[in-house]
Amino acid sequence: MEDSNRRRRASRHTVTIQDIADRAGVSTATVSRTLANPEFVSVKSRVRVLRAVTETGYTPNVAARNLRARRSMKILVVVPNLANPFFAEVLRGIDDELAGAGYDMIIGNLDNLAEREARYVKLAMSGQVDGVLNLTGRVPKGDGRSMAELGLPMAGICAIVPGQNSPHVVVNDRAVSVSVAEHLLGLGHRRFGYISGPAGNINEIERHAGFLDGLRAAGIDGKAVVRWPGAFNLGSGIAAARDFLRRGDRPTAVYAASDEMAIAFMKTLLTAGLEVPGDVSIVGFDGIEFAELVEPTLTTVRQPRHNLGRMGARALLDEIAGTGSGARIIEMPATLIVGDSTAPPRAERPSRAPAKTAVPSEATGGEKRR
Amino acid sequence: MEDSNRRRRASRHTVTIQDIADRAGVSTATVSRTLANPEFVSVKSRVRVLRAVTETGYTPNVAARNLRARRSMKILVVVPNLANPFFAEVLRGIDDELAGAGYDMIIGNLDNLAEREARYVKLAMSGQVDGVLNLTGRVPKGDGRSMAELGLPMAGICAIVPGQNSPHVVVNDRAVSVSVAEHLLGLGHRRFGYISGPAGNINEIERHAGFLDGLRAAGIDGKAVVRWPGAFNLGSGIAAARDFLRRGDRPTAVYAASDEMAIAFMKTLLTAGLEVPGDVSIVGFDGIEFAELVEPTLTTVRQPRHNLGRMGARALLDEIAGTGSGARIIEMPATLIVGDSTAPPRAERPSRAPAKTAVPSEATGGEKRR
DNA sequence: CCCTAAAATGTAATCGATTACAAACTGGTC
DNA sequence: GACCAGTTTGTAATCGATTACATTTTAGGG
Repeated sequence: MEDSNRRRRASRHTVTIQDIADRAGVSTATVSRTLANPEFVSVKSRVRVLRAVTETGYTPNVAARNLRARRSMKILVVVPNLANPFFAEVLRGIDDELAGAGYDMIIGNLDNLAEREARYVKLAMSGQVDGVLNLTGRVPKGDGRSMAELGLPMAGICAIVPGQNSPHVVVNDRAVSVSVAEHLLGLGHRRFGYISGPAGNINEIERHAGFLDGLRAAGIDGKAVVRWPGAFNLGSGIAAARDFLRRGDRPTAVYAASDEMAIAFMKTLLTAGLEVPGDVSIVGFDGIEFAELVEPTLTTVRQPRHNLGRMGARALLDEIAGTGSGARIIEMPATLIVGDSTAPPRAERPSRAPAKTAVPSEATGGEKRR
Repeated sequence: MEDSNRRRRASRHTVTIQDIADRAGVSTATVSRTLANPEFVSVKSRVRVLRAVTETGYTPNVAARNLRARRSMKILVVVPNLANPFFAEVLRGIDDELAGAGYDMIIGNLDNLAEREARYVKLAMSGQVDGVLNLTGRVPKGDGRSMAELGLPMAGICAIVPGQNSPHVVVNDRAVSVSVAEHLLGLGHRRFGYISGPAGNINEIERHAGFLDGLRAAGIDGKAVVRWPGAFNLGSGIAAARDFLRRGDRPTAVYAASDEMAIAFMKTLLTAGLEVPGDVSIVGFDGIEFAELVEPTLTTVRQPRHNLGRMGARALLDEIAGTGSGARIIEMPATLIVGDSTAPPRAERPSRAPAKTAVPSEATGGEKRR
């Protein structure tokens, strides 16, 4: 009976280092050394230990090892919305880099809900991860505690969180948004709309500011730009389109702060019988793969998604290793990709540039798709 | 100097249960009890402990707790391809369910590369997760060891892995693929193409078999169906389209085993100047959000993505709790959603059904989009 | 055969919690 | 004041590894 009990518990993860030690007739220390530093172990014990290991199928309990070593070999990745294909690709980049260093990813998906942050602050507090990669553009907090005050190595991707003493890997949202404005102005547009990200979001603020900066340089008042609230998701694009259709004074060009919003906006207009780019020109942001697959293909700002992830992960690994330099900003290039969703407005003549031509800016040169 | 050393190490996660015990003038046992079972602790010690906890900001080290409890409160989710929006949504469902039970997700992304399986077999072996959710339709293996022989609680989502003694949450790929065939036959199509999933993939096999079954019932030989190899991704759709364009004997209707392939296939044909559904009707599989956003909207098989995730996670939690029933199959409904990408072939007259009408089958009734 | 340095091994502390068990304390009753 | 039952608390083992330090073994030289 006692034996059957033991066997039941054995079903999971029973062979321990002690079992191997007994089997091989050595101490646990020798077993551990054989596995970690075989050069310090005599050939004789080495083979005995190794045989015991293969015979039993022993695998060290990593949880125990990590407790001893005060590390977990796990990274918490806090992501605003897992369903957004932009982030999915960034995650792939992160994972590629982490895998090389032996780290695994725990995904902290917020689903765009700030109240979910607390769960991951708790996770980070309790010593279950060695570092945090933050893709949210804000400092996650909860239970009165902020993730910043944990003293855990962190790195930010996609957005610079002000006042954070940690590296950030970003694109220059503002500068490339100026290029967007210049591109649309160059096509001859004069009445603009903007579909925003969530209020307070840093990327949103920068993209909006850059767009208005660009327009202002051409003498267009920011107040004249129609602004639809959004949350980077498909629903926001649809809602913006519904309002657009109700209006008398329709903009001829709309900049959406994400591709998902741009695509949903465009589709809703097309379904309503409008033409793109004939009636409206549309520009997105992110450069997700589907931007090239919609009809017409979307003009968008392409971010180096995979590399944002890789570089962010690398920066975090440096912080963990202690070789990082704390706060610093790594800027990756973003590129305006001109698709078929932008053209001169129907009534007017193009003022400078012909349709479908990239407008380079000092920050990021435009580039023809393909 | 000793003190400065202590302080340096303190930077991360220093305050331990012993510190609290000292501060409150009680033993570690009392601290632990205060936090877990306060009813067994006198009010006097309780307040002293609690005060010490708030003063120091103590958080229990979960790694240590888990070592003692022989669990990790983490689930490994093995996913074929994180960038596929279908899986992203399943993951959200999984996370919603796991969160309620206090579990966190470690993502095992294979990027469609079988050689990456070994990494996660190792992870699962080493006692770092309490269970595995497998979305891959096969048993991950590596280093000569298969994930099945680990004795870890497992559950499969999306595909039934033969011979596995674990629950599986799936849709009936085969039955709904018969409906796809019936829908296309009903529109009058007689020449068909099929873009497949990866060779050997179970979903692929079932979808292909169901499609051919449906065609065979109408007297169409499976050998007459053009079959393009694919891997569920965008590239496969493009490749298939390139071959399609080269052919003389073009099918009039193409069934793609995933939406991504269908969308890429469609876009490539449109770009080449063909009309959809005028020249070719196209059907996808999965029901990702972008299927509704492409032009024309895609006819596709909608899977209950979020619920597949939820139910799979729930089944796994049952297995972990010991209340599961081992092998069993939970079938969720899949629905053929008729979009604008299917219509009667141009030359022929429709034989039975008019265009854009759902063809119900005994397995899954068709349903008009919206 | 002894001595010494180098090599190999073992002992036991440690990581930070939980918990069985024993011990100490409390209050009430006679 | 003794006794008992019920509370409360502390001691120490435990989870499964790693590793500093001590100890033993080995090899080689004289």
